[in-house]
Amino acid sequence: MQKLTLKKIARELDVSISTVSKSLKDSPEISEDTKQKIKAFAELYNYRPNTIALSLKNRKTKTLGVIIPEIVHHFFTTVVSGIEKVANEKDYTVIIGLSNESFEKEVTNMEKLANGSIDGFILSVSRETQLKKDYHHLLETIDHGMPVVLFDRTIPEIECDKVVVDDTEGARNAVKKLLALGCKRIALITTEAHVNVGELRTAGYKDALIESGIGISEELILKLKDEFNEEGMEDNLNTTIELFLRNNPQVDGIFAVNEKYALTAIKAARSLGKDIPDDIKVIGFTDGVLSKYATPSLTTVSQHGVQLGEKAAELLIRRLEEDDYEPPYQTVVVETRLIERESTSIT
Amino acid sequence: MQKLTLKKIARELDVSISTVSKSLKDSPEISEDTKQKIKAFAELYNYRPNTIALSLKNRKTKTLGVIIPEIVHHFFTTVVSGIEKVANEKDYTVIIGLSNESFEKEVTNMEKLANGSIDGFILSVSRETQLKKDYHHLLETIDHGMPVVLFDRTIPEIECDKVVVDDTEGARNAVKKLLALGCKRIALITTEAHVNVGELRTAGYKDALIESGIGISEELILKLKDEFNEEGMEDNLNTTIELFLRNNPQVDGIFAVNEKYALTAIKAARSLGKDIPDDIKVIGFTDGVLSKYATPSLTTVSQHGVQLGEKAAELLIRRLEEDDYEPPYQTVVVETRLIERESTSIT
DNA sequence: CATCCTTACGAAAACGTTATAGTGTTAATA
DNA sequence: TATTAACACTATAACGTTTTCGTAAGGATG
Repeated sequence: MQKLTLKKIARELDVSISTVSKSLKDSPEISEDTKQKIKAFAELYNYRPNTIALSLKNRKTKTLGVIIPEIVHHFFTTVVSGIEKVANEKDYTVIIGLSNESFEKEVTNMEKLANGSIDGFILSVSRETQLKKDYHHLLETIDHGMPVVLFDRTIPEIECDKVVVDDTEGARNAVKKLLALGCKRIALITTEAHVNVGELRTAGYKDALIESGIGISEELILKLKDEFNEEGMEDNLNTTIELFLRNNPQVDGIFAVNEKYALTAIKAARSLGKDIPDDIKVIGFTDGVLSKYATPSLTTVSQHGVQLGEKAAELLIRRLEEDDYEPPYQTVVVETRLIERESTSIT
Repeated sequence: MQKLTLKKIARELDVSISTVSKSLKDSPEISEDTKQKIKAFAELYNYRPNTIALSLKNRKTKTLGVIIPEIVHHFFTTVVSGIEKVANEKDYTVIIGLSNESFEKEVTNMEKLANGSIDGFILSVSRETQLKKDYHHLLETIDHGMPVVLFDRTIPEIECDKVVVDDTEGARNAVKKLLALGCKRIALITTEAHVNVGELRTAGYKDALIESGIGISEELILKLKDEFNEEGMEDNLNTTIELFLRNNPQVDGIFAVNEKYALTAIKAARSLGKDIPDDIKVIGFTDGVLSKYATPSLTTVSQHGVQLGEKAAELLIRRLEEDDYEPPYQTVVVETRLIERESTSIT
């Protein structure tokens, strides 16, 4: 009832292990008769080579390590599903590690997987890592010759393949859309500066306003603390945004760097008697389930997470399989797309 | 720059591999001097034993295989995060396989992982598997001595550990709540019969109505086809539900077996001029992000996915580590909880 | 001084593969 | 008839560990 091995087949059929191995690989060294006999036996008892033994022998695991900050998160799961798709096509397995936005967990997870379990990493760094700016674990793994592909939350200082969304451009387009719809005073709801993507989206917001000649009013920019993202902090988030809108009654457009902020802003605006989209038009970044099902449904900058994951897996696998020549590192930019919904419709 | 191994350390320090191995394990067989020297060297060059080699030697991978039907799905990610949490605590790694609701992918994924990569499975069967009722892959793995823990979508015929949500009871409570709020004609929006959990929730709905003496009206039960869950089928879902509500204008309460159906029902009801919760009160199953952020926010039966995942991992790991004595299979039921929100508030 | 016990290490097997290098038998060649 | 080639296998090493067993050197014992 235990797993069948070459050795057991060999013993059973009274041949050597080599003969069994070669037969199953259809080697010409073995006579047709013997091959048939062995193949039939293996087939009958459903022989499958032991993956671990193969990994040890080949020094390749055909496994990708994926480390993400969170799994209960629409965007990241979207990326994972893209990774899984191409990994599966190319006969790779994926191991998932969660950092839970913690630097330490990110490091231990990487160290654990780097000891032979995987051939390469695909990862998006934790918030804490971005804050600490401690990248030794990444540098070391790359240094040991293990390929790393960074996605979404990348790090300029680290040299490796990267797949990113064009955050700045996406934000710029979103704000330009608001401008085109006639908004004059557009607020930005963003995160604290240390979050890479938050910064980029903020830059896009500013770009658009400067380009249009309107210029930036710092009082229209609300930077929300990370703590507000934690479980049970919804009330604080609510009141902060509401206060902000109350202090800036002239706001007629809002660009938020994520869904949650955007929807909270809509709720706050409504409680202040504003109508969405008539009085204030809103666009969020990240196209998740919320945007689609909210009332009013939310116009968003879609990040195409699946594509992003696919691209990341492709880059990694290509690098793993073409180990003779070393292509230069590349950064793939996945375009964003503005998905227009009710929160920006003109009535 | 390549990975350090025992052999390399041995060569470098001119001792045998055994000595190195024993020193690092602090064996009393080796003199203090030698141990210190070797440990210092290993520390300096950051030696870490190769996981694959250990797996092969110990015939244990300390890895759990998790197979779920979908990853871009709030409930499943919630479960995975619970699994990951306890796996990590107990020093296990998790490999994720996605079946994408396909029987074939479920089978190939399992076969691939079963060949040495993992020590046991935690899985929720795909819709197609439930439909086909072909469980040979599960039976075979269990037969080969590999522990399997089924969760959420379980199979009565299969003997193994299971972790489930009390679907029937949760549904019963939800419907009783609607009754307590004064609803007289409560509709059920559910899936086709072959989906296990849909069936159980339907049973709970019926139970509650029978208990209350109201009885069941088949015309108040809407069974939605699986196809409606696919991408781009939102319109069909919408119109079907709207038609249903139009045909049953007397409905004053709705119980839906998932968030999406509940929210779509709310939208449809509103477009028919009904107010939620004044005219119709709505409760959904599954507490996801949508419920919380919808307007009106949705009262739901929360499934406590994290707990479910934790429990599943605990069961599996216990079985893996206590391989001498074999505890009987158990089915753990995780209680649901009704989370009341705006869709059932009395104004 | 031969025997015995420590001490401190090394050799070897094993986990399950694959690939390279033999090896024995038979048949073909010069 | 001696040499060689082809055939059909087997032995072995290797991947990186751990662990059991073996052993050389040195000191204690009778």
